[in-house]
Amino acid sequence: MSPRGRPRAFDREHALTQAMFVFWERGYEGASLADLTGAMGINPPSLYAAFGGKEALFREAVERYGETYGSYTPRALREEPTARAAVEAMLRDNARTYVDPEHPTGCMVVLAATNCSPSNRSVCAHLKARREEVRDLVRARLRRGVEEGELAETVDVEALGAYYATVLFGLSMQARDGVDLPGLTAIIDAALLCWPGTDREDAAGAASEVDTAPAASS
Amino acid sequence: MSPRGRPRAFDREHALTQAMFVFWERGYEGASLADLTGAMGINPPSLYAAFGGKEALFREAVERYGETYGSYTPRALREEPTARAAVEAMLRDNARTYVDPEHPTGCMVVLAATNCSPSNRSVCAHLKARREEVRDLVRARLRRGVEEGELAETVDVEALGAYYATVLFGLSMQARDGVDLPGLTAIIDAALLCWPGTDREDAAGAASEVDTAPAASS
DNA sequence: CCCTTTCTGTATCGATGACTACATAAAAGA
DNA sequence: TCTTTTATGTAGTCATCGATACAGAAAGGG
Repeated sequence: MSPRGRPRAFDREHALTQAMFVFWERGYEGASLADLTGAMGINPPSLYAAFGGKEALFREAVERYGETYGSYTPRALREEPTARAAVEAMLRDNARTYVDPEHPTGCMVVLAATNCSPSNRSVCAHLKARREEVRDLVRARLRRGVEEGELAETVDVEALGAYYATVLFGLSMQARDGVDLPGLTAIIDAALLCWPGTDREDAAGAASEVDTAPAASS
Repeated sequence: MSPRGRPRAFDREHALTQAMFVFWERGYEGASLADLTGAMGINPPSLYAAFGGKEALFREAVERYGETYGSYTPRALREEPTARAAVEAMLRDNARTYVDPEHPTGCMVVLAATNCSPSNRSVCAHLKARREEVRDLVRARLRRGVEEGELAETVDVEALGAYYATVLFGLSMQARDGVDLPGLTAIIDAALLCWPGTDREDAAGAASEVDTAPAASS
């Protein structure tokens, strides 16, 4: 069964996890090979043999992040019964993760490569694409909410989805700046007051007309 | 009048502005001395003689940013007549700046140093402190709104201030990801729906009790 | 004029960046 | 056992990082 040759002397999965933590905390450019190999407990040749290079390792680390700490967003948007519950769970579950002292704060996808050196543009583009996925997932869930009658057809799904993505991204920055879970929770409480279904007598902006039909009626 | 010695052969202010643009686009670590000197049109010794070093140059660039493109936040919070108008102007003025094609997108204070390599921790801390200033300014303006009777005393000023700071930070990420001004405006429209003073019949979260007294009545 | 002072361009410095050549070690297949 | 294959550790590669030594140029003071 063993695929020939000398067997690998380290746990690839564990090493990848350690690399993920380093990238998460220091960002792509801020994480040096010495940092990575030190945390992974291996030497550079082992890293290159097992992962291909720094950028390939980073992409795998991002993927691993998406399967673990970053999985709350798609999970919430997929499994929660209503759009409202989905968005709320997305925000609260992520906030809880952002401040978990067991690992770096905030979201790796938001914080690990915000500004691109020209040589690493592909890395930035990769994370940007993952952020676009979040926007699209939120919008798709809101669209489903409209189709199922939870949200009025007049709701501006594009804007509302971008709005909650914005809040999510901003929470990463707040967590990185040291805001604790009660602080993040209070921010989320405020952000959820924008949910359509709030009667507004004084209409300040003419943006989104809001009104909900009960979800049970359809 | 001339202070002795050979006069400087370049415009210090202009060079600083160019350095600001480079830091703004690439971040602190992503901006190399070659990038900086190239954009500033000078050689390394001139940079060191005039500014002291990379970090000192960065701090001056941040200060310059605060006096120019970053001045909308304190301006809005200081000059607008109501807390509501102040927060709205803060968001809209910044959004317009974030997508101005004349310069890099988003906010330099948010994007230039989100993740710190251990050697540059002081740089990250510096920007973090500037972001805290924003949070504090927003909160102070909300507090004033309460004092002046614009906002009910039951409004959670801490949470609401942190919330609008979160939206502001998130807008930088959105702008950096390519969202245009109409897109940012739609996000802001949605974010402003949380402003206290919205009658809510179905109370989803029990977080902040909201009710406003008309500003004119006091 | 010479001296002092400050700035400028060239040509580096040592340190560190990502990455790899090479000899050796440890396994499977013959 | 011998060969093949793959992984490992040492010790490097070259490029670039931020930062400077140094000599010459351009000003004022005497």
